[in-house]
Amino acid sequence: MATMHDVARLAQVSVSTVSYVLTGTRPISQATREKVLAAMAELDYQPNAMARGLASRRSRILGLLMPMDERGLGATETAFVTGAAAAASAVGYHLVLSPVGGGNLDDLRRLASQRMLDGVVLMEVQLADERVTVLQEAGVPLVLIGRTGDTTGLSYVDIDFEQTVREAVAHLVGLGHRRIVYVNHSAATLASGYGPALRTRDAFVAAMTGHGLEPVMIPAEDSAAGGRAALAAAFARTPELTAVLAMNETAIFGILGELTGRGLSVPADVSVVSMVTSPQVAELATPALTAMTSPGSALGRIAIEALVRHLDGPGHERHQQLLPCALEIRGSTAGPRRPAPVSTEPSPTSGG
Amino acid sequence: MATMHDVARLAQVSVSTVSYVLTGTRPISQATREKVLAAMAELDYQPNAMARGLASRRSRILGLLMPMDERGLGATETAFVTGAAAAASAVGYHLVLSPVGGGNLDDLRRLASQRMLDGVVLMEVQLADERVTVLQEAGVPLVLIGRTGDTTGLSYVDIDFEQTVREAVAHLVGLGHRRIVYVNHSAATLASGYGPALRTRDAFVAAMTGHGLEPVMIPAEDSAAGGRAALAAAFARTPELTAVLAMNETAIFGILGELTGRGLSVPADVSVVSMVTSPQVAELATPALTAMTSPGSALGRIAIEALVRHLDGPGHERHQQLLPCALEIRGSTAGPRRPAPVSTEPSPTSGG
DNA sequence: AATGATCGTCGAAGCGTTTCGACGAAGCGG
DNA sequence: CCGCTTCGTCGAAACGCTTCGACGATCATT
Repeated sequence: MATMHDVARLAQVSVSTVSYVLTGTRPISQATREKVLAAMAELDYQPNAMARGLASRRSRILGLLMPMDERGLGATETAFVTGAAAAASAVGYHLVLSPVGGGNLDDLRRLASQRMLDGVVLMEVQLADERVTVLQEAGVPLVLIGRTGDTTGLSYVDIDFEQTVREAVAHLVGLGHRRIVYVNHSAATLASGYGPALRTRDAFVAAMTGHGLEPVMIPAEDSAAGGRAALAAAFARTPELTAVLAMNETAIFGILGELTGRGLSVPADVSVVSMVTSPQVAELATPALTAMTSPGSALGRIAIEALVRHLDGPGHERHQQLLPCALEIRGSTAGPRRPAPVSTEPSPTSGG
Repeated sequence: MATMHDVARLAQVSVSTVSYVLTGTRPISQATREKVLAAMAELDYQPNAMARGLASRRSRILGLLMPMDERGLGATETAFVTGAAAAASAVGYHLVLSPVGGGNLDDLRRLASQRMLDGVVLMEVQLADERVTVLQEAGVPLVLIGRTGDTTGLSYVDIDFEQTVREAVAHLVGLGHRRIVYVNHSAATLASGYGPALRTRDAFVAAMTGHGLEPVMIPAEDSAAGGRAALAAAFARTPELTAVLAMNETAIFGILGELTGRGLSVPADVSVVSMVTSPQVAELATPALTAMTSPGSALGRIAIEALVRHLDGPGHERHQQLLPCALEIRGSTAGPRRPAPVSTEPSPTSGG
């Protein structure tokens, strides 16, 4: 393996000159540059990443930190990862995947102090997330996918849950639905402070009351069985429901199964909208699901790009951005069987 | 950030002694060790990964190389990744995720020559895969998930497609099915030398003829539409089919939809077995799919463990291992409506 | 008691870069 | 033609660690 010394010797220049050719830190004459480049080509020289990292105190490695729990990643989270990996590689950085849960903060502290990571993208952020504090204390540049409750001074990219829910509800209301049930993540997930679950809950309440409608939310375990149970609960609570809005990508197939099991057809009897869903998953269902398509890999990409911008030019400060999910109408929504008259005006009670 | 010098000074020993305490390379007396440990604790010392990597010529970073094409990762591939990440982290290595397709071999060569990766796990291996050659030439320790056509001298973990197909066919035959159609990946995928598609094809032919049955294989594009088309083709070719074996995780939902669309019920009219599938996906369908459950994260874990074993003790040579998928019977298989008599003996034509 | 081994520790030489200060050679205004 | 920048290059000092050879001291062996 050739080193800079070898290149320098062959090109008859000093080692530092070779370095300047490579990094562009100082001006180099055209003639010298070409000599050096030729020598590098001849020796098939590749800079040693470790040496470079040690001397420059920049590893060009970014971390993607995700709590890796039992059930693995959903399609949406997977898209974050692949988007981030592609983006990092495109800007000449490496991406290390680190499973660090909320539990082992010491591992995280250790990881952060190893000086191996130039910066970090944190996934699956809770509303109150100690990992953020740890990383900030360690002085590691940080971008979140998701966001904490208080985001002052933090950079993040997240889904615009408010707008997403608003559009989903508007779609259903526009079709004539009035009895809409929202199937969220589990009660435990809500209690743990999982942002998406909480934000969509609030947004749903706001959107529904904005239309003068009663917001009914049912939590569901992340499983097909959980979806079934949730649908049963929904019918118990609101027998006349005509539409379901579901946040829980896993539960939704249980919901569909249970609807079929009850002899109800989608969308003739009940319309279904899937929230924060990948097109691939939406296409799996029969009929294909009308869904709010998550900006999956874009989130990963944007997070990495914001992080790199922050590393390269320290002029840039916080990057805070919300991306809405796009409504993609497929086969699971239609007008209700007996459309009720719906005013597009907010009702008097909500005080538009 | 404290360095080894600081620790050494505080503990009143030499720098090398601190290093020996950390690495255990040479014996250190109990008294000295404690002094050093105390100093490290007091200074909150963390070794600098870059410096360590430069000096020891071991980065403790492993690469996970995957071609990142349009459609992202399926549940099975995602499981490889998470399994590998967890395993790497468990043995004190970092895992970098590198999207390197078959196209940019130069990128791969560059990556391999940077001396940043101690070893590499290669995913999505083709039967003839130039990436393997490149990495071998670069002298990078290598473990495959999947395998090339010629595996001499290579380490790999892969799914035992032969056995998996054999068991799936045996399950269906045991239920009384005789007209079984195998829905594989697309013709293009087959032509590209994608191992799983080719191996399952051959295994299917072997298993069916072993039972004295005619093997019918239909390729399908990786989409719900592809699945629909494939099922139509299957019925055109074998109108009396009673069972479908599907390799294509994406197409299978189209298959199910098309069956329902034709007024056929699963499993009463047609049984369906999904191959190399994650339980999560199998549970999404209604009825839940009888499936050959892929050893997803185990493959990733085993690959990493084999790689690390190879790095730590050079005594270990090739690791070659096949893992079968486990048959998990759910609701999509049953006996055919009019069971045909089936001999468990191989038929005379196949020459048992 | 002399002779090796073995143990525990040290100092110093790397590992392959980046980066800083310096310095000769041009280029330029006056 | 003189002093001043600017340009292009060099040598050397980091960067923070591992590892090698050496060297007393201890301990077992004859």
